[in-house]
Amino acid sequence: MTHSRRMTLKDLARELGVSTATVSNAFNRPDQLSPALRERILGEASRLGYRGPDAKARSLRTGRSRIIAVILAESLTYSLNDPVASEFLSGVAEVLDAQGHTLLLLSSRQAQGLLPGSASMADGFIVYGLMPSGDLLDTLPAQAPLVSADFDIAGRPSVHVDDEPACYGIARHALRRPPRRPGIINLRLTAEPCNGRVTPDHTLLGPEQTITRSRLIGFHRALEEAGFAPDQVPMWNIEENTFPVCEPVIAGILDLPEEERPDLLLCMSDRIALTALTLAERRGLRIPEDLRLTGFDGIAEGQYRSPRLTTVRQDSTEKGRIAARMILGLVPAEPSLLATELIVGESCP
Amino acid sequence: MTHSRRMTLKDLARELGVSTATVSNAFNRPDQLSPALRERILGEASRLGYRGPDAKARSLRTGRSRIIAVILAESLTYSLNDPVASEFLSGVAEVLDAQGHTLLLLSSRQAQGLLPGSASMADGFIVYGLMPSGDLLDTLPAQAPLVSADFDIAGRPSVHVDDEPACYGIARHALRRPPRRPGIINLRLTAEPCNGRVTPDHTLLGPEQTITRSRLIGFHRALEEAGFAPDQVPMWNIEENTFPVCEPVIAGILDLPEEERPDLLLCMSDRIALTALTLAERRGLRIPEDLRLTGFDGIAEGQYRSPRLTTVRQDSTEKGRIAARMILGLVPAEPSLLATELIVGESCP
DNA sequence: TTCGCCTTCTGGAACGATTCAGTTAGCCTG
DNA sequence: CAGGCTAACTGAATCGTTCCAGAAGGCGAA
Repeated sequence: MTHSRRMTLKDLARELGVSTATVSNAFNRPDQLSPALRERILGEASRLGYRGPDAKARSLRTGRSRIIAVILAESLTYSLNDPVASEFLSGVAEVLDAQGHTLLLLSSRQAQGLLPGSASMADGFIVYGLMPSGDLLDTLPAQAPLVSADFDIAGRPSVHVDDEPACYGIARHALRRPPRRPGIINLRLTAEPCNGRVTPDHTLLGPEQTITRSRLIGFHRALEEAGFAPDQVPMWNIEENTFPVCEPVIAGILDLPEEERPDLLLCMSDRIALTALTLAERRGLRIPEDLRLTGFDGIAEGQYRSPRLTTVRQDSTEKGRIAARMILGLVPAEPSLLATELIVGESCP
Repeated sequence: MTHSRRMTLKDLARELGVSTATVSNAFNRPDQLSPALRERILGEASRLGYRGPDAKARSLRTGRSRIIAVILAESLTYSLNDPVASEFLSGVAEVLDAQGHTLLLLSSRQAQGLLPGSASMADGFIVYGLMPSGDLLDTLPAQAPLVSADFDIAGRPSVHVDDEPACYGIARHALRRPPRRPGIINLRLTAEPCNGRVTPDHTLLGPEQTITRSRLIGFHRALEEAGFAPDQVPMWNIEENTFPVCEPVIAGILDLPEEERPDLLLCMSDRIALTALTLAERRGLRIPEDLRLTGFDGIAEGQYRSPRLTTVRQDSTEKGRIAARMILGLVPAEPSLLATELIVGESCP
């Protein structure tokens, strides 16, 4: 009974005078041995401080670890501070937790497609947010299930929101009362990283930004229908969905001379719209009289705020739940498209 | 070259006519074999699609998994949507990532102290947010390093913020201009779950709520110094740091008849204070003339908002970084106390 | 009685790596 | 040229389980 080494299943078996197989069954397959013996084994185990079969050994033997990895396109720091990504993760976590699985968080290391070795322990992978490089996919165990969220990987299931119609819808709503000067604030939509004013030439490039590209196409379709030439509508780009990055770009927009300043801003995220809301208020602009604002995502902060944000609610939590269920095989792993909902707040009635 | 089974290190060794030890060294100890042979092994490995040593087998053999688990007191869903917990996690993730470790997220299942089996694979544990039950500590591998954040576990290192002086400081600041009717909104500080008005009898109970208890003591000390009898100052309690839970409680406070309504609210979190801010604005109350508000935490939303929130900034990200460094042994694992900073915004100048 | 069939338990071979104690071969030194 | 030393590589034990094939014993049916 020395504490020099951890107690193992084998030790326990020897102590009890039964085989390791039986002890293993006591923990994993109650129907494979008599209740009395099982009772005795479990009792002795807790008496001797045996904490149950070792997870490392079990996962080697069975080939399964009960760990699901979520690969985040951005750094973990960024993703964890982004409310939309956090909501997604919480949906994933909810399902995994209920099923006795655990969540491993990985970030695709600055696009090098390098994952730490322990990543390969996972039984399945959920890729969130951005197309991973081919290298990254090569790193993953070939036969492991994989589900992507917010974009497609050829031949793999994915879970999406239908961004284009959602953005068409909210823009249409905003344009019912015609603005004098509409403007668009994109989220990471240029080929080269860029914070500030962009022309149509800069955007729509690169194969990777599919979500935000769909959003822009939706905006443009509604603008065109409303009689605006999309390529005449001024656009700005923001690289990162955080307040500090949004602030200077939006300040630049709001400080334009009045005859150039937009009176309607279609924003690709709630964070962007909320930053615009704050900066406009600080400048004494009236919302929605002087400036109307729309967002995208439907995060809580946007609704617990005065004025409430007009936005498109996407249920990121549900997106996470579905991705997790697909990975665990609880629902068929086939492309899934989630509904969105237009929320009309006071920021753009 | 059939794909029926994954390629193993042994297969690769046979293919190359070298021993498994040598192949292992090629991957783990470059100095143990000639560069030429290493080159040949690595080349052949990638040619044959061998993805490197299997993490499960390695972790069994070496006893280490390069996985660090964070145990969150609340459900993962709640924690991931709480900006303070998210910031903490992002600090942890940042350090782990840089050191080639990965982050496993666990929640202490509704206080049952039950962890999924895979939890025991972790090399170390960071406990965040609430005292875990003794059962939970028993579940953990006995010799695994453990660091707690925001509270102490006997004999284990921890990382803290000094809540009492911080709250004393912000309350003192607020009380420099004497309020007519100060009030306090607690965060989860009653023995029984409760949303709404509480008396001093209800609070300060139970051994577990140490953070918020320290905060209240700080508030009380400042109030006493300012000539208020702490037990005469009305208090409300909020069970969960989310908008939907805050809203009705705060609405109840703001809808009190004017002669009972507080004109200064000391809140234990920024979320609470921000909800109060929004609801006050909707009721046409002027901030800070009719109502002054202070928060706690220093989350981004509080500063990118007009009026800016007066609050105490605690660097949760740094707290996470330190916890992670302790677990990895990069800094000595000894109790650590972080500084806080008073931020004076327009909500309580 | 004998045969077959459960139920209950056992022995031992995997799982895929790491690592320790050698073994060779080559080189330097005196 | 003997002796010692180092660099480069190998063989086999080991990590702690799971699970397959089979053995032992009891029981009912023919």
